[in-house]
Amino acid sequence: MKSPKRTTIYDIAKKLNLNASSVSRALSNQSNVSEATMRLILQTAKELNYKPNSMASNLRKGENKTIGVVVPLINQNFFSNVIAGIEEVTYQNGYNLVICQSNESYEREVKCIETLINQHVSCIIISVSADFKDDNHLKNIKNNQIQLIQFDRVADDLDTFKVVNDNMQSAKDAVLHLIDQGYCRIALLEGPQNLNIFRQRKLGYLSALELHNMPVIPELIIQNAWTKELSIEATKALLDLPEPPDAIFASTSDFAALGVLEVAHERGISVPQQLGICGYSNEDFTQITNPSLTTIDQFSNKIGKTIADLFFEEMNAQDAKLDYKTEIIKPQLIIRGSTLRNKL
Amino acid sequence: MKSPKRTTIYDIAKKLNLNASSVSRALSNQSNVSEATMRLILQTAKELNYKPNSMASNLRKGENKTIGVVVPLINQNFFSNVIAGIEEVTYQNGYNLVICQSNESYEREVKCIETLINQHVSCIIISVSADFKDDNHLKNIKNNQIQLIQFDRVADDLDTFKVVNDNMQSAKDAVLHLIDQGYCRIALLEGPQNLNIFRQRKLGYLSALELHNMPVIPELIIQNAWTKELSIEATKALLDLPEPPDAIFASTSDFAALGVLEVAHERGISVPQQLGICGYSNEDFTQITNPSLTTIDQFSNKIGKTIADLFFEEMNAQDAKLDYKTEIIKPQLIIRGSTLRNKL
DNA sequence: TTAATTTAAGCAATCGATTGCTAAAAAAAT
DNA sequence: ATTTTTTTAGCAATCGATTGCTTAAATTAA
Repeated sequence: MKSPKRTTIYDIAKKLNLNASSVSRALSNQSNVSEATMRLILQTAKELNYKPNSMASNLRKGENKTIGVVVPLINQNFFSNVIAGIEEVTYQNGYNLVICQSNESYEREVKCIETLINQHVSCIIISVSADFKDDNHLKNIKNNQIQLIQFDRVADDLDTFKVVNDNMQSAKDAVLHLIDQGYCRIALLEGPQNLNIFRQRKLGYLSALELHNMPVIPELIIQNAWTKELSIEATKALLDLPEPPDAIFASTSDFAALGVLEVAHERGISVPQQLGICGYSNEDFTQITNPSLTTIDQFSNKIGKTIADLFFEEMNAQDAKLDYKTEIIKPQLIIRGSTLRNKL
Repeated sequence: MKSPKRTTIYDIAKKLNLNASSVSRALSNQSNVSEATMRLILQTAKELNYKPNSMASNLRKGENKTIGVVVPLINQNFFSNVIAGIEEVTYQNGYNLVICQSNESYEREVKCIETLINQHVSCIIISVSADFKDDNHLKNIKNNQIQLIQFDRVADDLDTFKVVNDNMQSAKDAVLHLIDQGYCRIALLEGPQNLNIFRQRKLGYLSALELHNMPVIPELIIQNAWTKELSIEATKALLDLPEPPDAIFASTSDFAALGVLEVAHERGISVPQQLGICGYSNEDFTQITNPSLTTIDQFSNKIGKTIADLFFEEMNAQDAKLDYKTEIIKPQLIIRGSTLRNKL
């Protein structure tokens, strides 16, 4: 790649018999340049197809207008929506996004963060992998004077900005709705308990049961049923119980809920009459299943925007002594056919 | 943000009474350092929590191990899958991704590219916005010695690497399949014709009709029906025709196809008996509509990997005189219930 | 016309890492 | 013991843009 070298301010300066500093000032529109030379410089810059070298500029200024984002999987609806939300705001503010995916691997997450630190990004936005082990790598971010914002899947005990859903409340709402519809043996498909979101959803489930003095039945709680495949297995096992559930709350995802629905169809179990199903995330497809799926909207795009807003707000705060707030985006229960066995 | 300054190689050097150059060599594992000092340096680097400053390194080395990606919308299934594919490969090779979304705006696309050029990225991967006007900004990339790879929505007449689907063939396959199923008034929902992919899909449609000596009926070709909403409108208009179509090929997207399906349901038109529907993209939801939707799989993830492979292959080519190839990923027609009116 | 003030432009150091070249030290060869 | 070779480490320039400081030029005031 022996390139013919790009034009620098020195090239412009030389051509005009000026000093590079004047060129620099002219290009950054500062005051100490006469209007005449200013015009000259701008013009030759265009002629020579000059592009500022942000590496040099960033190095000198010690700032880097980029923000790193680390998510488990880029192509998961929730995450790509969050990213889109972030991008919308950061773009407006002249910031760029460097995106990494951890692929649900802790190792890889650590490496991603390492790279982002080396790049001197202004901020790292992260939702941790399912393989979450400890938060040393996150602490490392703070040790390097980089702003850290966690979202969705957060390390609870680390003191940082956080933007999260109220998973506990939404899960509780969902289960209360199921109870309200007369379901009384409600199963829970739960996700990896090392992730706070799944712990909280479980708490919401338990709390709803408690509120109605309903017993917690251990065999109705299935661990690690967070893909469609695992969910199908789990559902089969549940339905094979001597006393099968009359509702399944797939707290892990809509994909899991879809798995439940498929098994129900296979076995000729009517939804919502014989079995209520509730998912999580409000994926596009949930409106067009038959029946459509009750689920929970997380307002992923809003989460993204909130994250970005938080960053810029904090950046511009002169005091910068605001405490690390946790922004809570309230998710919303979307009631659809799969749980509506009484008319409202 | 007055940070306490991060450790540099000078800090390490000073602490050990060494010269920065030795530290540099030690850290990059070069030969001219004795094993003893090497160990010392590595150790104090760790102690002082040293992180290399890639801005400085990149500036000096004149290389930047990042690749810019510009897509219309990050959170569109197709694109996020392509990105995920790219990321997988680039990560393996120690490259980072800077992601920008043009939001289907030409203006914004231009700005994104500007920024990426300034950052001296090694490569820009782009799928142009629907608002595509001209390719000056793309030429600019090449003028700045940055590798350019176009995918999916490409500027045809610009000589660059391209990774595309064979849209013409796949559309033709789809329409041939419809004809094979006995549909004889096949409507086309077409996308913005300034994008090559939509032009090609239309050509495929026309070519299939021609092959069977079927007339092209202008009122069955609806322009710009590429969102679900526009598609619903278009479908209503089509069905209101004195001689309505007996099949609709939503060449723009599965969302458009979904719109068609909804209108059909509303009007009590049976699918596939009275109306055949074919979408494009093989979105997740197409398997679970009722009936499930015939569509075309684009192998988005593979597109991403192919793009990245192409880049690294080209990078490592000593000659670098390979012509600009166009890699064609063959899409696949996925036949489902919405078009199957004869048993196979 | 001369002094005081403002404006324009140059000088040189800096950001942090890299690298060709040189000097010093250690090891090997004579 | 001396010379030659090899290792090890330092020096200084470089990447491109920025910026505090100084000097020169131009403008205004006296």
